[in-house]
Amino acid sequence: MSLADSRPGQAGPARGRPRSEAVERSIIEGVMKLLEDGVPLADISIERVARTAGVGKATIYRRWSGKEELFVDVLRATEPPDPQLPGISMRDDLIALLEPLRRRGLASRSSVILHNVYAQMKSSPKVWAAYHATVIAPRRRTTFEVLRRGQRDGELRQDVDIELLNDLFMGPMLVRAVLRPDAELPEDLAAQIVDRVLEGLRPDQP
Amino acid sequence: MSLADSRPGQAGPARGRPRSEAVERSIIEGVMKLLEDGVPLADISIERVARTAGVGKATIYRRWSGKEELFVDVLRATEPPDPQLPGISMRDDLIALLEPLRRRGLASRSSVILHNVYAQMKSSPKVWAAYHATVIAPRRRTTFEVLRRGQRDGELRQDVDIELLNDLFMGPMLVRAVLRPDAELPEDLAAQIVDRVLEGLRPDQP
Amino acid sequence: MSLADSRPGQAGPARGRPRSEAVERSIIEGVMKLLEDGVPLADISIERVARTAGVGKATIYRRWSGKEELFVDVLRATEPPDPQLPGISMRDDLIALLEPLRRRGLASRSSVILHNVYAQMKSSPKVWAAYHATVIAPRRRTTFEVLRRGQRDGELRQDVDIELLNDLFMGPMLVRAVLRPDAELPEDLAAQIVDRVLEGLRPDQP
Amino acid sequence: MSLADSRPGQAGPARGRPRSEAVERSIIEGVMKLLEDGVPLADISIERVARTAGVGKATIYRRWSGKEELFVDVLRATEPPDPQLPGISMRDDLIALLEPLRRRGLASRSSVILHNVYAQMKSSPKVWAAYHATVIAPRRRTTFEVLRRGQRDGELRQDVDIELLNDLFMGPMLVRAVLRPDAELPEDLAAQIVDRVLEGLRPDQP
DNA sequence: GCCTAACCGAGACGGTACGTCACGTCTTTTA
DNA sequence: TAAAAGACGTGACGTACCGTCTCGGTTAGGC
Repeated sequence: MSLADSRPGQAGPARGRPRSEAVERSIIEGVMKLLEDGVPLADISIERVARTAGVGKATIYRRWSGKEELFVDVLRATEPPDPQLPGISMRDDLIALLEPLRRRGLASRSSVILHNVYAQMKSSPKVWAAYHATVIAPRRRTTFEVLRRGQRDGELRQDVDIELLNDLFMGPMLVRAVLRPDAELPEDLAAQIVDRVLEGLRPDQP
Repeated sequence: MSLADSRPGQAGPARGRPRSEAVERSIIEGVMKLLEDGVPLADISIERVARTAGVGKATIYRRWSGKEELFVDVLRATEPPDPQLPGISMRDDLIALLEPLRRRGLASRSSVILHNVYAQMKSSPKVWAAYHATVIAPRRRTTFEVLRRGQRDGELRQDVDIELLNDLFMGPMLVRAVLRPDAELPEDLAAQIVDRVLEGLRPDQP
Repeated sequence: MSLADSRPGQAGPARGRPRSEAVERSIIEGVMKLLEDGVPLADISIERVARTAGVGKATIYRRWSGKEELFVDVLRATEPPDPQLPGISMRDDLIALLEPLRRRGLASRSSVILHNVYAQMKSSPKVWAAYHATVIAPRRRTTFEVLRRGQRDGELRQDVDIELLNDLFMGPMLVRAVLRPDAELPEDLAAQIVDRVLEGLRPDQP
Repeated sequence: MSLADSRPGQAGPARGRPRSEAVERSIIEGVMKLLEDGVPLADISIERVARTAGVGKATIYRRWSGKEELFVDVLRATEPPDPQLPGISMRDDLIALLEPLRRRGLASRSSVILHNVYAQMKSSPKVWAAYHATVIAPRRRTTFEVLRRGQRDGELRQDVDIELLNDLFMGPMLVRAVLRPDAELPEDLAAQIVDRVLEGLRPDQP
């Protein structure tokens, strides 16, 4: 699951001293602490992480191949768990999918981590791909399923472009996260977005 | 206008040898060349920019206080000029506002620069603020004006949240730029977005 | 002994990887090679020493705090070993003390190093003090002892100023090294000096 | 006389604005001021000299080809005037020749300049040659003449090596200046040296 | 009383070296 | 064998000077 399992290829039972999971946690916690303390991402070096976590540099490199790989796991650790979909109506499911994004925009911890690490990660295609595949894509797929179910159940017109619709839902959240990080996020923002987009898309409309 | 004007405080007539504009251009061109050549942003050091542009390091630091400030000006240099609004209908104006974003997503030059520098820049609040103030905010204001004019002219319902509407227009473009940089951008994407959002928002509708 | 031992303060057993003595030697050898090759002292930068020795700059700065400190150790490495005093007569001991100075004036290797580094070093009081304490002063003390022994043994008048005598012995060697580096140094120069100075100082003379 | 006359080769009468002698003086004074203020020689850059003297860099380079050439003129400016020789006895003339050296060792201004610049200069053979030719050699020649006159007038034995004798006179002064800059210089030091060396060299002695 | 060449101050310019820091790898000791 | 420690070669950082080169502005003759 985590990226931190790059033990050199071998099958047999682990030999020698086993890796300490506590060490692994303390490294990730160390990075988070630094980010929360307002240390700019660019100032977070492997060397500093090692000092903060009270760990040798080699111990970090044994687990991750570089800063970016480490940050992917840090970002994952802040990822809210996949939301439980009520499954009653399409509208409520869509809101349930959007709500965690809004909530994360509020939490200072997640927020500061997101805004920094996220941006950083993007400059490394490989790392971005890993994050996209395990975090972004699954959510996209879930949204697609919800929308298709809505079409099947008569809650959504058949002729709309599912992809564009998805982007219309996610867009405002992203705009606020990326372009206007200080924007206020009203409690019913997810509902506002969903209702505004769905307006005029009900099957009984022209 | 540019960030590259940090001459030490004084008012009188310029003393000493004036700064060469040609040098300024060749530095920015140098960064662009590196980005186009596929050099990862993280590998673009001031030292390398200086070598590429055939320029001393001090000449760069004389103009920009660091890598990020330089990149703001690079990003600005790729910014498409403010679009000419037809001014006939709100719909056409909105499309005219969105179209350059789509087009930039296509152009390899702008694209590669955007996708990297943009992300990088975000980690520096000060730099981001500068970019936001001179590039993002003005566009936002223009969109607001267009939408308000639409309400005045009866093209748009009075009760809609202008801010949310703006985010719905920009959102899909941003989603594709940030989350799915490889997405295809159909020629009529701007029109699709505008029409989809405006559907059901005409004043004569419920 | 050497100046290159500035490990950060601690007493316990050395932790971490120990410093390589081979590296230390190759740095000093590198400087000597440059000097022998006729590179002017002013053109010998730490950066160049590092390149020549195939060593990182930090590896040099880990051992010496700057160019001057490094040069002290280089100078020390060229220092001829303390001469063995015959111990038979004062005259022969004095000649034995002077002879290495003459010889060094001849050797091209030592000479070129001496003439440059020596001068350079003097501009840093701290560094000069270190060199004086470990190289110059001990020799001075030895000469004093020899002269006092001479007085005790009746080879030298009791009323002469030991200090001035010492300077009279060393002076001509220094004049030739500092003011006339191209002067010829006849084989019996040491004997000439000693005899000339001692003339008229034997106790049985007025 | 000074090194500061390197006007580009031309024969005719000076055209254009003539160089300001005041500027020349203020540059040399500036260097002296820095040295007296205890600024280490290595920290005295042309740029700093220019700032101190309130002068453009080019104005300095127009006169001297580099730091060392400038320092030669600074050193010359501190040189005590050639001593007046009494011309009565060889002994008194020799003392008169040595006395200025002792006196300079005492003066803080000359001393600090000497001890630094002198050392520095030696690393540039060309510059050293210039200084040697105009300052050191003439003095040496004068001493030779005095000694030869002494031989002619029966004050000195015929068989002594004039050159070695000269070095024996100068040596102690140099030893104290170069090796023991803090040494005390008794008022009668010159006489002590001369008398000690001449002892036993009078023609009526064996 | 102009003209013009060289001066002057200031400071930009392409460079090089500074001393520091982080990179990712490599020893070393200890557990 | 893992772990902490820290040395290692590499190379970027941002600063300071190098010696050269424009700038606008002065300051002398020579006409």
